[in-house]
Amino acid sequence: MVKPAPRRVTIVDVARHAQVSTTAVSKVLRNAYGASPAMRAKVQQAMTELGYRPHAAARGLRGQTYTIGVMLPELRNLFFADILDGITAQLGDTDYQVLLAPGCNGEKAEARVIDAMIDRSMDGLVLIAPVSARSRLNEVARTVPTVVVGRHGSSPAYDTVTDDDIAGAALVVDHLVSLGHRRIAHIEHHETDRVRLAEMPNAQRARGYRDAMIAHGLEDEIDIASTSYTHDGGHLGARQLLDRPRRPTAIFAGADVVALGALEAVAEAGLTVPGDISVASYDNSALASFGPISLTSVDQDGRQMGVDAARLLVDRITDRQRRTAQVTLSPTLVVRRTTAAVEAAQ
Amino acid sequence: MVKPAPRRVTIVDVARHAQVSTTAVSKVLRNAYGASPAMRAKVQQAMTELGYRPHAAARGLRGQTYTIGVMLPELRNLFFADILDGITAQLGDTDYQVLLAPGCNGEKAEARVIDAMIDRSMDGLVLIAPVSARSRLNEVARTVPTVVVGRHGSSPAYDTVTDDDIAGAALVVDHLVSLGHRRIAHIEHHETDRVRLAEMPNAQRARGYRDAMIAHGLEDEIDIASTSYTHDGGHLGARQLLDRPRRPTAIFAGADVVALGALEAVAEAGLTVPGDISVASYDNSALASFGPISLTSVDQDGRQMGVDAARLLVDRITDRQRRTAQVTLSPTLVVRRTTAAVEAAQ
DNA sequence: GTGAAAGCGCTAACAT
DNA sequence: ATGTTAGCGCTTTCAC
Repeated sequence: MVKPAPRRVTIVDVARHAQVSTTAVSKVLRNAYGASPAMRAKVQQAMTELGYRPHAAARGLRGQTYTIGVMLPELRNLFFADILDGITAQLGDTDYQVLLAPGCNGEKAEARVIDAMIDRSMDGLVLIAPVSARSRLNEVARTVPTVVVGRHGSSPAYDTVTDDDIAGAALVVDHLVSLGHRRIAHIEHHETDRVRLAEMPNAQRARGYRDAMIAHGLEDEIDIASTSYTHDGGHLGARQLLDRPRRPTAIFAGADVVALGALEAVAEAGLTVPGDISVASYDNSALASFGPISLTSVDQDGRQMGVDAARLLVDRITDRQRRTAQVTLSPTLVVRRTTAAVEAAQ
Repeated sequence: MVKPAPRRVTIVDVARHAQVSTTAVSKVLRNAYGASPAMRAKVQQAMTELGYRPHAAARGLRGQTYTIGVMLPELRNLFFADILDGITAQLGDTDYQVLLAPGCNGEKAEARVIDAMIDRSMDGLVLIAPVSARSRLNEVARTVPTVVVGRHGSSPAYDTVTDDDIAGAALVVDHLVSLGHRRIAHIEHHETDRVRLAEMPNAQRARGYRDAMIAHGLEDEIDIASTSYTHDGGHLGARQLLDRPRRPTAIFAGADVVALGALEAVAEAGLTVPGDISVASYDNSALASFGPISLTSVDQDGRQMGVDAARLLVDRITDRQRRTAQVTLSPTLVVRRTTAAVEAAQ
């Protein structure tokens, strides 16, 4: 139907056109030592004249591919988009190109996707909230420079960037307590695996909630609905909490999407927010700031997390022996219209 | 700090371990002709014993990389996530791995990203709502099998999958007219480029709006605010429309996110929806279905678009000479709570 | 400073 | 049916 494109311009074409060796072209390409300014100019001119573009895959067979792989568990979570913005912004000046591996929920899919990235010889990996076993992550990091985002705990093999989820949960509890609330409930993402209980953000948020409640002398008021970080999970969790004999006056949802489900359940129960019950959550995604919803939520500066992750990754590609670093960012609370003084509820 | 991973297992290791030639291993890998069942078994056993995984980049230097590249203009648009789901679902059974190129708004960034995918020798490309010139798309498609999603017009070089945006706009107008509305305004994404006026969905929706209004004898009521498909664009557009001497009784926003901005502007003007004014939009994203918003919106089966795109792409990889196909899907209208009979507004 | 030549892991002609 | 060999486009010794 259509004539195929002409053969690709290669390093050989450039070398011939510039009357030099392929080695010289390669050196110019990599800004490597051993090329005189005169040669550099000659080669560069030939490159532009021929419209040469290096073949990343072929380069990878010996050197680098200039490709960074980013794995995200879920495309629909807008917070991840912020992280990605930070990564691409930080990498914008460099020669690195970012490619994403989409939607890998579950350990098996995650393993497949990570393997796929390694098989495509990416120069570095950013794993966002991975669920794989720690040993597996260490193994991956030994194979290719890796930064893990959004998972607590340190490793000798990979750098980490996390938000201080315990502090974030405390911000919410402090805020609600200062509004006079005592019966503050939490909707968590159910977790059984022991390592994940220590490392996953959801578990840290639940722990932060507990700790903060205890710090305020409210240990008897601790009340947790254990569902999942989804819209339905929020709906279900809120229904459970609203059915309690002593209904909570405030609900702390572990994520914005959970809060949305909770808001629906509250409305269905004929209650108003924040009149009858306050709702706060975590992530401060675009949903939270949207006017009609206007959710009080913990902000995690995802963009900054992405910037840090990219910086750490490039550093590690440069020096694989450097000791691993753990970056922890402090969250802030954005108070909006879903939380109010408890008096209003009585 | 950490000992590097051992050298990768290659086809040579497998061949030696199975006491056969590398060719034999390659044949087994590709299910190619010329390998006896006995040899096949022997090689396969060696592969699993050694934990062999083919090096995609190296394969690509001669044959395929088994990688499909998907370009999306915007990660935050949830509709694109549906398309991606369809693509990955359809490709789930095959050996192809999907990689995404993130956020490339603007022709220049788009060109860079597409080049990057070609330089990484992807086997096929899915371009979602690209803004590049038609000639450029044709050139890309001559280089690598390509399917274009969400852009009207046919090409001899690439297959297309689109939603019938003209029909979708007509669904909205028909619905509003049936509710008694006559002063139905539209917020469009401003477009000047001639080709894009014919090919981009936003332009098609505006055209569908005009055509439908005319079909209903309402050509004198045609009223368009020309802003952009963003939250702010919706806000601005709605403010313009609300300031008209004869305020519209219904607004058809070109996208859900536009409708959200419009809803805010309507609320700020002290008007209610759908009491004072009806609002309908396009995309039926998760935002539209969210309870408190509950937006009447046109549903484009994004998932099906992804499935079709992936199918067409694999077909084209198999046979590059096949004639190009154009798949057009029919939208449906999902009526929710932001549209009501016009009597209520008077 | 420059270039010839070997090889990265794999596929595809071409023997046998 | 099986193996030998020559590349794919690039980087990297290692001579000069």
